Amino acid sequence: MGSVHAELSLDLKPTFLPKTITDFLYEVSTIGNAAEKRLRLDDYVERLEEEMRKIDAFKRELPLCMLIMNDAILVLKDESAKWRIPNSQSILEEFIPLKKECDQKEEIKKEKENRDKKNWMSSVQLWNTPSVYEKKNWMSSVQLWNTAIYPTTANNNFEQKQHLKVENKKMKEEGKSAAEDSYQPSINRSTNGCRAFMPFTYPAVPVAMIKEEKAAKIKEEKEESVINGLSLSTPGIKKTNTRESAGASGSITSSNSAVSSSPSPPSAQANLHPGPQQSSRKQRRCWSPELHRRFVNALQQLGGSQATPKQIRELMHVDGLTNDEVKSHLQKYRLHTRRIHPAISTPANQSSAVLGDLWMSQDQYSDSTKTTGFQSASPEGPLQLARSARGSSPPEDKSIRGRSFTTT
DNA sequence: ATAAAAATAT
DNA sequence: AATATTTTTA
Repeated sequence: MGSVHAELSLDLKPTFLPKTITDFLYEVSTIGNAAEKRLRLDDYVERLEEEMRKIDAFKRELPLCMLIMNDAILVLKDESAKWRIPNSQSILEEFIPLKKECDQKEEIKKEKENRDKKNWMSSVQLWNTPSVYEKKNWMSSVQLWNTAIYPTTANNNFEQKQHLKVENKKMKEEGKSAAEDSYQPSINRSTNGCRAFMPFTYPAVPVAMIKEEKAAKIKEEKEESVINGLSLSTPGIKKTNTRESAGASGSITSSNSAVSSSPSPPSAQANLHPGPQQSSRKQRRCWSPELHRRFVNALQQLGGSQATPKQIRELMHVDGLTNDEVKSHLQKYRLHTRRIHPAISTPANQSSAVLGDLWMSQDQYSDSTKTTGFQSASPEGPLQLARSARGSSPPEDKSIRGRSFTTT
């Protein structure tokens, strides 16, 4: 029991590891900042839930463990709910104009939790929901340190590019791979030797080009690059993924992943070698409810409007999460919330309300799937590498913003 | 075939 | 950093 603490405390910064829940609650009670309280509480809950998922496989043998953990989670969640943005309501108004909704949501949440608590024993069989997510999440977590490959703009010559393109086409047809040689130099400048190879350079076409043409061109190139990548090495992670998930089943609801400790499946090898060839596109990040919850939480702490992707990411404390990803998510989030905001004033309980609920109160889904299985798993090696690599790569920083209609 | 989500380009 | 566009997935 004691050693567990040490392990857990390794990666999370000023993480606190109280001896008992009571201790923990006391510690939290000494914190003045409500947001901080929530953060700590939620963080703990999250870890508990993660462990819950781990022992889920043994729930029959360890019913009491489950019981205790459930209880702890409930208590902590409850406590967290108490400190739900007490004084910073004004800040939230932007995203949550109606406090009623908020309360309602909490009620729903509690109800759901209670239900869960009640049912968790009786519906044991139902718990085994393998779900496609597991695999997916696992993959994404592994691939996180496959730093995205950005095409260098080294090759600005249109003609040359075209030429290369043609040549490549030809080669694809003939099944040759000579293209590698000609393209490598242009991407060679990437600082990291292990950086993946980008088969094609970026368009950089003169402005004269019509938009359509341009778009078509880019598209064409992308297609080619994909094909090239496929033929070269990584045989379509995405496609494989798609097919598998599609074939598995349709329902991807709440998944209590019964993943065992260390993720070292056979297919990992492909990802562990960021080496030479990589497909150009990044693995799709799945925003699990848990992730989203963190996201929203961070957003709240930052005051919603002036939140920048970078800050959000920092506050989220999620390993391997990219600014880009946060940016993208933020964009989507803002778009949604924009839509909803004006509609709420109308009493109608229509689609907008539904949407709003979905987006605002996803807290209630706080358990279930979690994308970040690596926090306690085996983050040490690969993670650090990933971090440093990412840090040194310049173009990984981007951010998002929703509609330009803000009142900053 | 379409819409929504995420990635990437501007 | 914000937004537009493209690509992928459900």
